[in-house]
Amino acid sequence: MSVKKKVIDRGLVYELLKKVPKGRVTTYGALARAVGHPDSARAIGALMRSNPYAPTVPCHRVVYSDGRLGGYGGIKGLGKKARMLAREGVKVKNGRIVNFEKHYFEIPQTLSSYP
DNA sequence: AATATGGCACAAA
DNA sequence: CTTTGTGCCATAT
Repeated sequence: MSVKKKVIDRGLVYELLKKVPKGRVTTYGALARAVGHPDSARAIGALMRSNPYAPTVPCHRVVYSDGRLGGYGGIKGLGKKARMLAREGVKVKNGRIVNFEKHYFEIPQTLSSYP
C-alpha cells in the first residue's frame, strides 16, 4: 500500500472542522482521526494554535475529549470560547461543556483514505 | 539541526 | 473525582 504522507494535511483538517455544524463541538482526537492521524490529536491543536484561517475555521468548536474546553490562547481565551459556544447553543459550565455527548459531533471519516 | 513548548489523549494509582 | 506519567505530532526560536 502506498503510504506516503506522514504529516497532517492542514487544509483537510480545516475543511473537516468547517464541516462541523453550529451548536455542535468536536474533539482534537476526533479531528485527528478524521484526517487519518489517530495519534495526532496534539498536532491538531498545534494547527489551531497557528490558526492561519482565523474566523474561517471554528477552532472554538474543538474541545478536549473529556468534554472540557481545552485551550484557546490561554485561560483568558477560554472565557471567550465558552461564550461563543454558549451563544451557539453549547452550554458551558465551569469550564466544562454541559451534555457534552449531546453536542458532540463526530466527523465523518469518509476522507480518511485521502491520498 | 536541535530543544523547548503546547489549544491532547489515555491508563494507572 | 484528581493527580501522575507516557506517547505523539507540529510550530517557534
